[in-house]
Amino acid sequence: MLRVRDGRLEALTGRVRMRRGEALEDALARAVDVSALAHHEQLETRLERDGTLATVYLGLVPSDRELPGAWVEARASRDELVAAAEARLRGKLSYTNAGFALAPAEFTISELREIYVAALGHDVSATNLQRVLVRRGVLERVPGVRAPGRAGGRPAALFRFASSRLEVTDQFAVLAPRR
Amino acid sequence: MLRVRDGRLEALTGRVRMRRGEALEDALARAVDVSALAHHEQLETRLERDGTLATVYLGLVPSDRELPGAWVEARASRDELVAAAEARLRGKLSYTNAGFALAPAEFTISELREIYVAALGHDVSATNLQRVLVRRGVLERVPGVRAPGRAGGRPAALFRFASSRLEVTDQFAVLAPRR
DNA sequence: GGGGTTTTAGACTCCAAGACGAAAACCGTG
DNA sequence: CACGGTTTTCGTCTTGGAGTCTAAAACCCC
Repeated sequence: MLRVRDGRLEALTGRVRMRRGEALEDALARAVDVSALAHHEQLETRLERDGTLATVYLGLVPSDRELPGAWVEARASRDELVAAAEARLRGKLSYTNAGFALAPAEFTISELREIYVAALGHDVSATNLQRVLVRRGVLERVPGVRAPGRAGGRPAALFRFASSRLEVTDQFAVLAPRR
Repeated sequence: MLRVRDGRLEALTGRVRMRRGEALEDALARAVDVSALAHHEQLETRLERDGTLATVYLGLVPSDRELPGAWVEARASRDELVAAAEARLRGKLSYTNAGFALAPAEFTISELREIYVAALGHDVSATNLQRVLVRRGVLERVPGVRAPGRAGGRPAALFRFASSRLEVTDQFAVLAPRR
C-alpha cells in the first residue's frame, strides 16, 4: 500500500498465503481492509523460489484515512516491489485521475500540491496543477473555504475529484487522431 | 499475440497448461516461439471458473516475421483478452517506443505510418509521426533509400528504431518537474 | 517531355502547460 | 487600526510540442 503523510510517500507491505479454491480478491481481502483502499490494482505475477506464485497488488490509501501498520518511507525502502509500485504511481498521476486515491474527500490546492510533490518526488507548481486538473475536468470546486492557519493568509478554496474511479485522460494526445 | 499485416491489426491467441514446478516463462515458451516475439509482457492474472490461475501475456510480432497460426482481425474479435491487449498496445504506442516490436528492422515512414494507423485505429499524419519520433530520439535514419513501387514516386528514406528494448519516453511531461 | 504518384521539407498555427508577478484576503502585533 | 508577514488566487507572458497545409523533390510510365 502507498499513502502520503506529512509530505512523505509511505509504503506498507504484507503477504498472504492463498487457500485452496480461493479467489485472488478474497485472499487480498484477508490481508488488508480493502474498503480502506481508494483504489487497488494488480501489478504482476511472478514465480517465487519455492515454486509458489506470487501476485503483487498496488493499493492506494487516502491521506486522511487511518490504516495501522508498519509504514515506512517509500524512498528509503530497498524493496523492489515498492519501487515498482512507486514508478507505476508516478505514471498514473500524470495521465489519470489517480490523485483521488491519495487525497482526502475535500482539499485545498496547496494540500493537493503537497501530495503530488511527495508522490512524484519533484516540485510542482500549485497554479499549474490546478489549471491542468481543472481543465481536464478531474477537479471541481466545492462551496466554502478552508480557514487559514495560525500564520494567517487568504482562505483557500476547496476542491474535490469529480470521479472516484480511476479514469484515463484522453487529453493526452501524442499521435492524436486526425480531425 | 498481435501483429500488423496489410494494414490490419491481427491477433493470435493460445493456451498452455502449466506443469508442476515450471516457471511462467517456460510455460510461455512451450506455447509460442518466444524468439519470434520482439516484445512480450504480462498483462494480468485472473482466477478461472475451474479454480486454476490464468496469467495473460501480450506478445508483439514484427510485421515481417512469419508466425503461422489462426490469425484473426483484432477488431472483429469478441475476446475480451484481445480487447485488453489492444488497449494496452494503444497506450504503449503513445508514450513508449513500442513500435519497434511491430515494425520490421528497417522501414520507410509511410510503412511505419500504416502500422500505427492499424494499431491505433485512427489516421495519423506521416509528417507528425516522423517529427515526433525523431525528436524523441526513438527513430533514426539509416543510409540508403527504398526504391519506389510500380506507380513511381520519390524514393523513401529508411529508418529504424534506435533501441529494440521497450523504453518509456520522459518527453511526456504532464505535471513536469520545475526547472 | 508531360502527367501522375509518392515522399520530403518548410512554414504556419494552435494550444497545453510552465514561469512570473501582482492582487486579494487573512493573521498577529504594537 | 495601521502595518508587515503569509498564504492563496488570478492574470499575463512565454515556450515548445504537435497538427495542418502546401510546395518542392524525385521517381514512374507513356
